[in-house]
Amino acid sequence: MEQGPNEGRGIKSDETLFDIVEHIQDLDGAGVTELAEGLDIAKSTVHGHLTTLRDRGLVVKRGQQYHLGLKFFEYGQYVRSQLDIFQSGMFAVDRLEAETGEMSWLITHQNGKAIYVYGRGGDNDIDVNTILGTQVHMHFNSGGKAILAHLPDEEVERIVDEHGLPARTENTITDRERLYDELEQIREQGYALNLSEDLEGIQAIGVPLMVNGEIQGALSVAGPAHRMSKERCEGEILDHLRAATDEIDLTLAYR
Amino acid sequence: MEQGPNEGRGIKSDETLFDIVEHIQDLDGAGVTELAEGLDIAKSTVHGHLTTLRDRGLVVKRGQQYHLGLKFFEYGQYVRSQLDIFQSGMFAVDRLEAETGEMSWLITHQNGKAIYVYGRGGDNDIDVNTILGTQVHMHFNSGGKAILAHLPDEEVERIVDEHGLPARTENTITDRERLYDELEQIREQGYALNLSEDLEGIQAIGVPLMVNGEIQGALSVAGPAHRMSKERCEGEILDHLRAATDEIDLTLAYR
DNA sequence: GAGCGTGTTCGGGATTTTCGAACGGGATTC
DNA sequence: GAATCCCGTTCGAAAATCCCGAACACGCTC
Repeated sequence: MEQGPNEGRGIKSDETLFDIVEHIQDLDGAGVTELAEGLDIAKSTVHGHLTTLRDRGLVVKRGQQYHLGLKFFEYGQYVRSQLDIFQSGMFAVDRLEAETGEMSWLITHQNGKAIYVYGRGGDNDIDVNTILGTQVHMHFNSGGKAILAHLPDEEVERIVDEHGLPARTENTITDRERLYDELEQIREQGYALNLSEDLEGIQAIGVPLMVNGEIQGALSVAGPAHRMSKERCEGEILDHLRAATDEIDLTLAYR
Repeated sequence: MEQGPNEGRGIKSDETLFDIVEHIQDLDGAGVTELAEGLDIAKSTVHGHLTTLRDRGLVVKRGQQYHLGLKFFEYGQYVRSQLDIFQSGMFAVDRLEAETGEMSWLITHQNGKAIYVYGRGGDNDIDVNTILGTQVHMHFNSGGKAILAHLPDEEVERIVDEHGLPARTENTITDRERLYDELEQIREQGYALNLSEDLEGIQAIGVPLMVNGEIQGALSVAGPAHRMSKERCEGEILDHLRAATDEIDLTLAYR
């Protein structure tokens, strides 16, 4: 049979396996027929994969519906705990939230996307747990921009090539040159702002987390624009962020 | 080729895929050769699977080492947030920790094992995050026993058949009959104790979480024996646990 | 009780996984 | 500084295996 565009070395059956996993996630649980039709593969094929997944605890069957299993949660917790910055970053987020009363985040990056690793809600009523673990574009996220600013130019370019610069609001940076200019400025001032570039009315500030001269992640504080003015961000909140990164540096140095 | 003992319907290639994933986890990151030798399969086969996994963000390559990727964390957070009891259970754990000053947990079960879903450390210095997400036997865990007590007898038997009753300390229940007797008692009194049955010097109390008459999980409070006396567990702490479950019942009823 | 909708099983054909050997690059060693 | 080792990666070919479609079993509704 003919080959796909850039494929040939991967394992096709693994591909369909995770197509199934993701489809179950998209549908919040699904049946065999539903999955087979949605992915356009035979019912028996889907059934085979589900059987293997079930034996391993990666999928559970409730009635006639298959759902993702808590084995994924076990893997996920393991992966998070393996991050160098996790321990100290978590501690920093807890304190940032207490000091500022605003939503605080520990963020890292992988494959050109920013990932929310740990967060606390602040006085907001937003549910931290629906955000936790999600992957977002880096160019409309204060932490993401702080990370981008400390990545090699070629890698930034590669990331933009791969993921593009989609707009979220009318303030989102969608122009390559403007992004590069802002990254330059972020490097100089040591922090990144997000002025309603992701969600209308939400502003944030983020600072990079460096370990041994390499960017490992970012800390950020976010909140409604009326409380998170540019002045407050660059004053009080930046001071807290700087104190937090200093302490993380110290912790990781004496590891 | 000949067939395995009870296999035949699963997908073999999926099986090796997750063998690789688990081996990477066991080794905290590994190279291709290392994995191939450890699992006794060809290097090129391992490489093929890793390529697919990498394309999907499930695995990342740092230097010559492959590590599990944060995509697993994304899946894991999703699975946890899907649990019916998660929202209200998390809230309850936060309050239990504040009220008692002891380590508090939300636990659920899947495939006959207890899983730590959410926890807070209390005044202890134990790291909650290394426990979070792990799966443990139910018979030496206060929450696990509370869950077992409300499962159908046949399922309890199935679970014991599958996972056995391994000892952790000399107080661990390793006898079927003694377990059944204690489960009966737990059903009557409405709570389960753990008196150094898991770790020497650690005691705990757990209560079941029922939704629509079906067991969904448990809440537990644990701490060092000198603070977590049987009297304190069955008095003050049980009161807090009862208040917490009442509130969860209310929340889930008005859903 | 017939009909529809599930999930599940089965066998055979063909795609694809698997293997082993060869390739290329980086570090270490003599 | 060159040769060697060890690693990850690529390649081609044999056959084991995955995939398909049809048939089966089961529960529900009409």
